[in-house]
Amino acid sequence: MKVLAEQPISENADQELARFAKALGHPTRLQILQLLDSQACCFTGDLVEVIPAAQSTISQHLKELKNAGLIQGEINPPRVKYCINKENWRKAKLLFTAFFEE
Amino acid sequence: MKVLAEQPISENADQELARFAKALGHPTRLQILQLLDSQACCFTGDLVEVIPAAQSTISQHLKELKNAGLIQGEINPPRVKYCINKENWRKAKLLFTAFFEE
DNA sequence: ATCGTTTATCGTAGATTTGCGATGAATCAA
DNA sequence: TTGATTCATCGCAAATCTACGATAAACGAT
Repeated sequence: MKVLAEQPISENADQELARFAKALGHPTRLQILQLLDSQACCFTGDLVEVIPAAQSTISQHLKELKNAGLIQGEINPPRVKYCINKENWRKAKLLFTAFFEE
Repeated sequence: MKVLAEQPISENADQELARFAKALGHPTRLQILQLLDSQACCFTGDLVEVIPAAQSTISQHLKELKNAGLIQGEINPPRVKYCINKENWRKAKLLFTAFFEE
């Protein structure tokens, strides 16, 4: 059986923040997140039209963002609609805010 | 002539934020930043005592944080005193805040 | 000049990341 | 069933990251 949301079982704040930060550590991934956050959601193809990279490359970045928990994909054949994972987005925001205000 | 603060000449917000995020994307570097921010500053040796990694490894992480512009080192022979780079720390905080609140 | 202390850098090995084209999987339409 | 569409995954190469021990560099003290 395939686990859908594959996040580590136990993780301290540092590890979680590092995981989020790492996912944000690439301009293309930032651009994807900004696009997903400005519009409600969008399909992979929409991103491919806007972002100057191969389809496979964008798909790979989407996978990493999904593994980091920052986005989620909903199958909508033959397309996949991606959205921000609001719960983790909020969690990331809190972690970053706390980090910079300690 | 050696340039001390080696940041790219021109960089858009995405690239800069990605650079900061990438530097934050490792637990050890987060720990270093937290230590530097809690105390005013400290020497490399102080970090080596607290963080479970080899001296050369920590020195390397310090270098990356310095290259990202998040910290700065002041030579105090035979030691080096590291501090948060407050200007860029503030800049990073603003970029992250803006990113999560757009 | 030599020694001890502190830190950076070098060299290396293994792991991970990045990017791409090619291919595969899933689905709908004809 | 055959195509067409959309997207993920595979396989690969190059680059970067990570960690470490060993060594070098800088300096004060003796």
